[in-house]
Amino acid sequence: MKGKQNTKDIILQTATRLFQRQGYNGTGLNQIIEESGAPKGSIYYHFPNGKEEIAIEAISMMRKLVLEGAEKDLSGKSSAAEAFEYYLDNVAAIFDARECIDGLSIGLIASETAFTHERLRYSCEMVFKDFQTLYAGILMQYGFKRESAEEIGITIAAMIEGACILSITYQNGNPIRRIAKQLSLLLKMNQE
Amino acid sequence: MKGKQNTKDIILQTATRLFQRQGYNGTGLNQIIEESGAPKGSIYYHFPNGKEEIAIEAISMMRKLVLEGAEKDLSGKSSAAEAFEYYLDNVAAIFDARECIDGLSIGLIASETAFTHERLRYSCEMVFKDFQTLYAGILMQYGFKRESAEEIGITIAAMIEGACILSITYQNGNPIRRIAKQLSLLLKMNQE
DNA sequence: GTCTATAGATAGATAGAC
DNA sequence: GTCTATCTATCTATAGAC
Repeated sequence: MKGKQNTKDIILQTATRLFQRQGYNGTGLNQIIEESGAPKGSIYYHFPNGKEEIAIEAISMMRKLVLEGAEKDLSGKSSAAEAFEYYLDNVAAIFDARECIDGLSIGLIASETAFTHERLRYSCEMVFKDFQTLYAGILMQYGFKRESAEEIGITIAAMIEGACILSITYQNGNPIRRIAKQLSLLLKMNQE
Repeated sequence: MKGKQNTKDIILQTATRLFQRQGYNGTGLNQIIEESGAPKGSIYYHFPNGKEEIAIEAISMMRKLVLEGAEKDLSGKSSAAEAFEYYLDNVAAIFDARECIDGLSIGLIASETAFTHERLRYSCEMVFKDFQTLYAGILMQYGFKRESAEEIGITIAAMIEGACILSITYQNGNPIRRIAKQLSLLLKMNQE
């Protein structure tokens, strides 16, 4: 509604970035406050339920960033294969830059919390399902049948998530580019 | 060499399990000691460099477990597609059981430490490359050309890693089974 | 809405006895 | 090889002034 960057938004943006890079357990509230420059006394005012509440909203923000980026890149191409090639090329470039990987993957926070923080696990599960739904919907736009699109949607989600981990570890976007090529083949083959 | 379970091995096995479930930052030395039942004063005797040293050896153990399991399941089938279908079916069953996911994935510890613990990141990078090499080698056993095998090897590593994250989050092995089907198609298509 | 101060717990790590 | 005791740092969270 209002364009102004209020304290809550600043905290949330910083937390989102740190959670993505260091994970939930690796990020302290102190660090979030320090790096955001937000008033130290304000964190429990804006997030009465503490760290877990911040994480839930951060996951929601990651979801938004991924969905927006993907939707934009995946639309208006001449085929599903071309759409995902274009999208993943952009994702790979982000890993090459190595600065900011905001909104790229929730895999870290998902696997960290799956056994230990049920509410966070559930949030991540819902986001992954949104990713699958997005990919399936895109495939249907390019002519895939619903059943086939849903089947491949989860595969695309897994491939991208896994390739993000490899790219983070290798410190470059090459793994993304490699799976992009194979995904393209897969899509051309499945295209009816 | 000796079959006896010494204290160091007990600590290492417990640490490996905990790191896989909770990550590096989510696992404390106290918890490792408590759950292993190892003598509390012995941890810095066996691992003078502390937590990071334990993690490096734990990563090495995860590597061993994955490679052994994969190598066994992937050998002696009649095609690459059949081999990976068999292997991934076994992996999926482990996630259904939800008890022990030892030696299933190093993605969590890799992405947790990529930006913050260079030595651990490097260890994980080497392990991922071993995975790729294993998969490529298996594909060559089933008649793939070297170049093609290496190209697909990294894709398989990414798919499995990503599907493991989805399966951990969803608390069942279905994502693994889904990618197994698509991987099978991909292999049949690439097979010369 | 923001501040300081601090509680209360736990972290990783070290020293020195045995 | 193992033990206890302890140090220091950090963490999440709360209380209460402004």
